[in-house]
Amino acid sequence: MNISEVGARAGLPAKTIRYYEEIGLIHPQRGANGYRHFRETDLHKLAFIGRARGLGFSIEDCRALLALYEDKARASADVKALAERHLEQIAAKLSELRAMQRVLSDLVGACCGDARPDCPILSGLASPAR
Amino acid sequence: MNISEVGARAGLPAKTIRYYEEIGLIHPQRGANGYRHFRETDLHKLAFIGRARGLGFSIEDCRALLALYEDKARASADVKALAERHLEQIAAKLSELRAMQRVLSDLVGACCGDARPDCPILSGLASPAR
DNA sequence: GATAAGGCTTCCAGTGACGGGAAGGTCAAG
DNA sequence: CTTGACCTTCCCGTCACTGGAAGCCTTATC
Repeated sequence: MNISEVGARAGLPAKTIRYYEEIGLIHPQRGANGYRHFRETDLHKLAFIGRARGLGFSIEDCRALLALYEDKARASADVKALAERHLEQIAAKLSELRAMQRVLSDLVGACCGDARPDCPILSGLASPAR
Repeated sequence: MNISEVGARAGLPAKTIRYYEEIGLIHPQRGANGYRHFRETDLHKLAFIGRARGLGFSIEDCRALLALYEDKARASADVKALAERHLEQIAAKLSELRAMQRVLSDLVGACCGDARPDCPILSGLASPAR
């Protein structure tokens, strides 16, 4: 199948698939006309990558996950360790965002939001947080 | 004051401050030797930007916030609207991350993580989410 | 057979917000 | 006078794509 079909089936834009080939994540065959030709295994790989990306794994993590996926002698502990590291990053990002949300929603709550210029949000940004 | 001192006081690396000048957020004076010379107002602006960045505002948001900060005839409603849009983005990012966390922690919980190759994490990535 | 539309190719440039590092000028201390 | 710590500009790299240009290939229609 051609790039746009595999893209539609894997839920990825053609541009992204070309990029994944460029960085060596996939290796589609080429037809005599120079077109990429994708087999079912390529489609599966792309869908795998798409789902891993959807869970926030980096491209390099995806590369490692693919390698583990194709290594029939892998230890599930290796996969779990990778996923747990990623979970920690997610948790860190979550708490960072929650802290931002806390501070900013306090500021927004203190701002009456009318035509007057007085604004606790700007004052809060102008002076160090307590 | 020179760039490294203002950087230390505002909590920003010199590189970042040069970048902020390049994109027109600040306009420090120059000495005869070509060195940037920062006044107190520059320091305040940089600290303001640093705090806004710490709350996750984009550079363009910071530019708008700075303009509002310096506009004594601003309406606090404009500031509040900007902050509320940003709060919505934070909330969207939070729910996206929580969804990832949910799915991934389920997968991690199902993986025994030993030396055997069977791995629900890889299986979950290989087949469509239910 | 000509043509037009659409799909495919490569290549180059841009995104956001910096960070690293090179090459070279300046300043303060010893 | 030298050393080392600053400062300057400039250019490249990050991450994961995305947009667009220029040109070839395929398919359908006239």
